[in-house]
Amino acid sequence: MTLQIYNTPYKKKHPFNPLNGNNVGMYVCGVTVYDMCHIGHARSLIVFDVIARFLRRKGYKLTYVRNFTDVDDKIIARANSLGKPYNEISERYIDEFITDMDILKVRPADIEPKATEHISQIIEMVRMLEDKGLAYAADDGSVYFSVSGFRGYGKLSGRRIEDMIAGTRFDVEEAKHDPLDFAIWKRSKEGEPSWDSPWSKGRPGWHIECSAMSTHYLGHTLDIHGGGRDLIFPHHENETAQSEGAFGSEFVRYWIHNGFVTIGGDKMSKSLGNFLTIRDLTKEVHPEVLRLLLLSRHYRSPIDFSKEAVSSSQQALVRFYEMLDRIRKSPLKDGDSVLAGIMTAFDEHLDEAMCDDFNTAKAIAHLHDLTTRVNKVLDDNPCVSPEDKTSVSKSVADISDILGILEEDPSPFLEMIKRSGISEMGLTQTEIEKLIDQRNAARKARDFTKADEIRDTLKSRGIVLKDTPEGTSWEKG
RNA sequence: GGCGGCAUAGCCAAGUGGUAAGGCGACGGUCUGCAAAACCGUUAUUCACCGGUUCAAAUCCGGUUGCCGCCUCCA
Repeated sequence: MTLQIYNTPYKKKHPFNPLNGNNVGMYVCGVTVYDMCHIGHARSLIVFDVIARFLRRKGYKLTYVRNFTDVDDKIIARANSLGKPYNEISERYIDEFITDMDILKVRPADIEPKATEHISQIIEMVRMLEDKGLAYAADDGSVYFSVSGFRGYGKLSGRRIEDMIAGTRFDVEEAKHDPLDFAIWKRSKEGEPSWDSPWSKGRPGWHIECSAMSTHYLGHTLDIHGGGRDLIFPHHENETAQSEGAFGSEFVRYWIHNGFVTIGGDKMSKSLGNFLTIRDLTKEVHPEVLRLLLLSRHYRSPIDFSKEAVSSSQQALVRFYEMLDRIRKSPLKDGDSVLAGIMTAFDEHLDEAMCDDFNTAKAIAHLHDLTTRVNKVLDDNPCVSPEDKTSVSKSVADISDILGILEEDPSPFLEMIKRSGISEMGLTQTEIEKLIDQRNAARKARDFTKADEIRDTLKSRGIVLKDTPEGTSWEKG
């Protein structure tokens, strides 16, 4: 199956053809490390994690680069407000980021460069742009990129220069020749972090670091460049202008942008105060539930975050794990495989879905379908062959490898889910089990009135019972 | 003001020219002492609205309405 990727500037899916055979270079804009990451960040990180995982599965030799912006106005502002050096802030939040990625099972990128460790590449690029007449040093020692000198500005975001000028809403800094020009080197004020440069003691502009680091590690043309939708303009537009301006070659072959996480339909943001951090959320919600939730919509669509969405994803995940648990516990028998056909079809469907612009929503639908089919087979005949167990674990390993879910051992996972939160219901496990014993004694004595009474009592406190041939089990309702 | 995106059942959601995936919920059934779980069946003659193109449109084009985003830092 050929991989098709939706390319932002063309607004269409195209077959994926890397520049250098099997080698693929992918650069994704990471985070600015001045605060804890929220689930909007989580979505982007998880989406590109899955894309990286899938590209590798397809046999591409991937070099995945994801940066840290570790010097910037927000970091400086944060540091000043706390009276700390800026790098104490950036280092702390890099550590927090790594912890979050660990929790979310987002695999590390191959290279995770920091802007502050690539100042020389940045300065070199600014110099190249200046030499080519695409940048100019202003009197104050800052250097600006000259948008009017670069043909093709606006091609990524689909904007025309004239429209943008008409729409300028903000006061233009006096040092700029043109309102659209943007700083690629900013002179630092007293007390701000700075590096020596031919122009001033200063620091990189926002966009230049990504141009410098991506091309430094992946060459002048990247196969894939990704990030959140909000980065299309101006960040990626400006990156393109700088990189193509400096090197004279195509900067990016495939632009991939993920949609937002919204809350009540609005974009999550600091100013609206409606953001949820990964750390807080994963205290309550299993990381796989969060992954499943964030992957259950196509990566380009917005996804609205809510308690209901979380519980529905948890319900789905539990359904998958229960099916796996059944398989694991089902007795062995000799004879033909009864699941081989189902699993083969699933493997094909999974590949097909992922090849269609990383359609994880469709992949998950196939997983639901698989669950129904397997449950049906087990309903008809609870015994499976050793071969069946193997083929199921192989397909599950594929799912885990691509989506990063179903990596837990089913029984302990299900136990953990059903235990979580029972103390808030004012119950202990011992109490529940004691009541179950009483009920089963009543059932044995055929005192169903009493048995049902006990069951109803538990139900009213949020515990649902399940009678099976192996005994009575319970879970949160 | 400029630019862009989205609108699919009660809810979530896939589907970009060939006659509406999947999940949740609801209802009916099998199973069960009764339930729960699982499975089976039913649940959109129709894809915001109005026109157009086509043998054929949720899918393409034009218009209308509504929601969202970007244009300032943003995943």
